[in-house]
Amino acid sequence: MDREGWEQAALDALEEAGPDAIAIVPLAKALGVTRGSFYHHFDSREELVDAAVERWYAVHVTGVLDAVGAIADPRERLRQLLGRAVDKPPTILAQLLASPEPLVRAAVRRAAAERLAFLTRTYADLGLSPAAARDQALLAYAAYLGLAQLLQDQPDALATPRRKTAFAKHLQAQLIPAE
Amino acid sequence: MDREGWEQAALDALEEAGPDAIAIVPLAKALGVTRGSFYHHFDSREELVDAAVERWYAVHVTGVLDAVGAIADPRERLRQLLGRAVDKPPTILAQLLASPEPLVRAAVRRAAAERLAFLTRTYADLGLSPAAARDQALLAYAAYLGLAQLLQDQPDALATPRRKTAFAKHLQAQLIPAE
Amino acid sequence: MDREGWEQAALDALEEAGPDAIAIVPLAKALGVTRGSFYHHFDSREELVDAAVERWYAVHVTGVLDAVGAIADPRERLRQLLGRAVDKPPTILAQLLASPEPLVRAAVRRAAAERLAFLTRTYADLGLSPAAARDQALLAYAAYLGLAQLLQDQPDALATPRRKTAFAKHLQAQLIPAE
Amino acid sequence: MDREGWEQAALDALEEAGPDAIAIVPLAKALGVTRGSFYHHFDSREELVDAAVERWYAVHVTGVLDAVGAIADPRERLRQLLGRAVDKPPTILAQLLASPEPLVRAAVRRAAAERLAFLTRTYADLGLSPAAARDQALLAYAAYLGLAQLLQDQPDALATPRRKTAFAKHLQAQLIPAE
DNA sequence: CATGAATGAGGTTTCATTCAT
DNA sequence: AATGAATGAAACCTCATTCAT
Repeated sequence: MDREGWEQAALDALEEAGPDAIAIVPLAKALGVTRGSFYHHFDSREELVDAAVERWYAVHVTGVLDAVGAIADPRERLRQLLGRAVDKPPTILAQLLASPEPLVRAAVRRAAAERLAFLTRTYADLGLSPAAARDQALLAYAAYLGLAQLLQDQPDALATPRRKTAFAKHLQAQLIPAE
Repeated sequence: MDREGWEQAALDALEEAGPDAIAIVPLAKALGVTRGSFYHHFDSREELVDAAVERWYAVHVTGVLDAVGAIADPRERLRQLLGRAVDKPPTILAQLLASPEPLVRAAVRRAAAERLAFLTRTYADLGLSPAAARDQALLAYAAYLGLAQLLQDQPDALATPRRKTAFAKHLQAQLIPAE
Repeated sequence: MDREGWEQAALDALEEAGPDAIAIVPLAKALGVTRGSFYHHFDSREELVDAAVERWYAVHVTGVLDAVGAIADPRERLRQLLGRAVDKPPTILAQLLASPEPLVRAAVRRAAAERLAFLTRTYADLGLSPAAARDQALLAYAAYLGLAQLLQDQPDALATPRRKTAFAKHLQAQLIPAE
Repeated sequence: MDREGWEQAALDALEEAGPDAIAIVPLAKALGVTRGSFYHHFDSREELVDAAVERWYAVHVTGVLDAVGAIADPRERLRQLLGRAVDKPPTILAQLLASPEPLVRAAVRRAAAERLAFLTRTYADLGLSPAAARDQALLAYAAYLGLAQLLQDQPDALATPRRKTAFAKHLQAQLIPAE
């Protein structure tokens, strides 16, 4: 059991049961080790939370934006991001939003800022005025966030693949300016 | 100190510090009474959480939908609801979304269902097809939820009144079908 | 079991086993209650240590100095204090000297300052110059402190009553100026 | 990192932060090695404490008594010892007095016995009766010990060099019999 | 020689809850 | 109605120690 194992276990617990579930004793039990072992890899629970959040950030924020940012067509960029919202709703993020810990809040804030900036740039690339691009980015990101929450509590809201596809199309029609 | 006092204190704590803050010991300390007093009015913490959530539901879900439902013009209905999202972001709801407690999740789910139904009806009133109305309602409510989260962590995203008004207009333009 | 009981138990443990022995779990076990009970009376271990130290201070510093201060004859005052050093060596003080906790150190320092001032006044009353009074007070208090340590580790250094009396006389002869 | 390094680190930690500071984890961290390394040189914490105390004993007890014992004039012997009390207050000893560990207590006791015997011999050399020599040795050593404690908590008690010299003279006048 | 991983004991603290008064 | 005392569970954290490598 190394640092990464703990980080992943923390993220899994977070996704399933919320921020309070990042608790050393239960995690240790789940991992089949004693709690003392944890302190070999981390100085404190805070350090674990921090590391887990950073791991999430690297994969789901920086990673995704880098990948999508490499796409030339702004419309395709938005299509990818909106499709992701429906196909792989960011349930971890939905839970992170719930955390009262300053460190987590900071990461969530940073993620929002970076994503809003990306969206704003993308909408500007599509010819929107700076103000309109900013507003539209805010709307799109709010929809993304809210959808994550909604789908977490009501996974049956978009239960069938048909509904899913239909809604994805609707999202694109509403949030991607026509050519 | 009566039942209502405890419920209100619970909601206040929730709004300020998240679901974990609904804890009897700290609340009693804040209210200047002993914990024993709490057990006069409630059988358990769960009962308090339940009561507080019901109070929120009555005011912010049923109450608002009743009031807005009394408005004849569907467009005005939507305008009111979207304006509310920007002017009084539902911070309590943002925190409720964070709670791991089944009771709270159920209330949040119920609220979502009722609101989605209301929005779907309203969009149908505007002439959208059943499917389109449902999709559009989902988008609008997701935006509403996400905005609450966003504004909680980044109150400066819409700091100036001008930005606020502009964004409210943008929301209406994007989410209310043209006449 | 009330606050005072805990304070006394803390002082007893301190006297017998040193500052580390002021530990909630073992004390609770000794008192026949659970550790949770402790937190009904105190907010933290620090608060207990603080309260216990204050209790010691009131009895052994303020109390003794008040009583001895009421004696008119300066020589008798010194006789009493030196006698006490031999008869009831301040074992609690010897342990307090060992504590690394800032709060305890502060109390020990305060006690030293108050006692040194008292001794200095007393020696001045006997006609010593200010400088000499101060030096002599320092010597006398150092002897008092050191004796406490010495007798704690070697209770047999003054085992027999005869040795005790003899040494008490010696102390008086050496540390109280001749008439 | 060899045995001696650990012993010295233990003594340094002891002098600075008291007996509880002789802890393998923090020492290892401070020395930049892992705890496993410690168990190469020592079987247990107890062995380290023992070794460190023996090192202190060899230098500060045996060593000093040997050096001072080589001086012919008993008065000069006392002058040296008392001067040391003021110039280099034995802060390690002050901390050792605080330790609850039997091994440490034993060493402290042994040191006291050896030093008291030395002082008693010295006072006898000056012509005091056996009983008087013993009492005077006890007084002198108590003052030495107490001064160490006092100066540790109140380093400003003898802050200026003038005060220091004056008090050293006072000590000699009071504790070394006149010729 | 030393490291890295893990254990287990022991401590502090917070909290929901019970109960006699 | 409310208080004060206490319980027990669960969490965090620090250490001494062991062991395979």
